Amino acid sequence: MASLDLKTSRSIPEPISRIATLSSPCSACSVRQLTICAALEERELSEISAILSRLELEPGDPLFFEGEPARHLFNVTAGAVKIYKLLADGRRQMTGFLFPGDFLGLANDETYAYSATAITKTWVCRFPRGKLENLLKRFPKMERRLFAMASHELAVAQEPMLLLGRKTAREKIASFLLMLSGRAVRRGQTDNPVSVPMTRADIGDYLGLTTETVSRTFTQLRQSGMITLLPGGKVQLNGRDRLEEVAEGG
Amino acid sequence: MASLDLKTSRSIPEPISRIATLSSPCSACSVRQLTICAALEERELSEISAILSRLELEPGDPLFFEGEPARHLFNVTAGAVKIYKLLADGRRQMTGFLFPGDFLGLANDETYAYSATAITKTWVCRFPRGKLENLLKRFPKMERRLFAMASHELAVAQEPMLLLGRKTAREKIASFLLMLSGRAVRRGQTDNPVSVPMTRADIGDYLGLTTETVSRTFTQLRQSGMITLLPGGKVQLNGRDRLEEVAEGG
DNA sequence: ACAGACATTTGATCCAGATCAATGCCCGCG
DNA sequence: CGCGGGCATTGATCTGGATCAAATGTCTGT
Repeated sequence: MASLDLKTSRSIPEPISRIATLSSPCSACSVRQLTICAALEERELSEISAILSRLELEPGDPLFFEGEPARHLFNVTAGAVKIYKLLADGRRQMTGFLFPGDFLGLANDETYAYSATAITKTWVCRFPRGKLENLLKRFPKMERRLFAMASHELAVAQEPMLLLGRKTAREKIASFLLMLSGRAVRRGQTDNPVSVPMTRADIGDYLGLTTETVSRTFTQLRQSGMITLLPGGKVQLNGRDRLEEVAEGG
Repeated sequence: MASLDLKTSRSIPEPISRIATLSSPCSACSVRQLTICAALEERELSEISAILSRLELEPGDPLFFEGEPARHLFNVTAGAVKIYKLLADGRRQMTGFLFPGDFLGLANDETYAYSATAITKTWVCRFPRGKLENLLKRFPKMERRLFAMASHELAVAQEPMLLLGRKTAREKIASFLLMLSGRAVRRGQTDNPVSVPMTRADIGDYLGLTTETVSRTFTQLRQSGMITLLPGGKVQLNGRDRLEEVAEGG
């Protein structure tokens, strides 16, 4: 089974990805306020900096696979990452898309609960699990921060279920675009021509739809004037309120 | 809109639920090992005990509603609780079922992200948020425990998405029964005639199916000999391996 | 024991989205 | 500049589960 091969054979020692040569200091990090490194003192930052590696990933590069020993935590600083689970027969459920400021790799039972792959050219900070845990013990402020982020994640983890279980294709796509837009705002990027870096198939695997249905629904929204498809994977939202109405079943 | 009325008007001061009169000591708690109170010393237990209320809930009693200020955390000690979100038009997405040892109410932005209702007669321990946070600051061990539980929850939060997005009705029901069974084992209850305390409608709202389809699928699994429906909401699994095959698309 | 309110089951029909099948588009590369 | 390989779009058809409808089962309280 192809999926199994993927999982077991393709571990990543240090493959296509390269350790970034220029190690820009954390103090200059543009997403620091959003993530685990927020609100740290100079001294703490330098200790963090000492244990992390900065990786540069090409589109399609894996970060890790479901079931592998969870040796690292990651923090996305630029680009986009998809996380997903596979069924035995190859069906794929995308479980999330991650953008700058998001972290991934939390797992308490020693192995990753999902696979992660870069969608675009992506930069991440990689923390060895053990070393990070030691740091956390010494910096309770940071542990508290990580806990707060985890409980926030947990609270919003329900959202995608609402999307999947009870919405029509039209509602799903509208909600999805609004979600991308909302997240772009939160990290200080432009929210309106919203960037949609993933493929139609990826979106389908996230929303529980086929590629064809995703495509048709985009077309339908375009024809009714609610969105405009721009080159380079950008989508312009013509009237957020109308889309919101659609998203809720209007 | 009925759903809005629900949310705004029906707060719970101390409604149908009553504060349990007999305050059995935490040291005798049967689910302590499973939850946030695990691995605490006698002294810490008594401090915890001092800030919590033990509530007894009847089937249908609300614990809280989505959007309310999140003033409490809860720990289920007996019974079963359902948590869910509503769409504006009344469609409901069940986002989880909670059993003894599970906790709920984590929310970092001050309001609950979902509603919670007792399914059966249920006992919970209720912790005032602020007081609990103070305790956590003084007992790092406990905070660490809560963090570990949260990151575990986060890691498994992806599972339901796999259920919803990419499985057929048959696969969903089979997976659901296996999940209930697995969770029963983990808290030391009998796993085979598995207890299914929720209604067909609740199950449907969890799996993204209608009541009718849930019922039909149960019938179908019964007719093919894989399960036996016992009185009192119990389901006997005849051959876990066969069910597992079905759950994965066999 | 009985009435009433729900929950469950079963049947008949319908439709949103899946599936099967082409075609078009775009970009990187020899 | 033309070729090849993904991705996206569009069309035709099929189907799993929704919807509509009704009968049956099962608790609860009196």
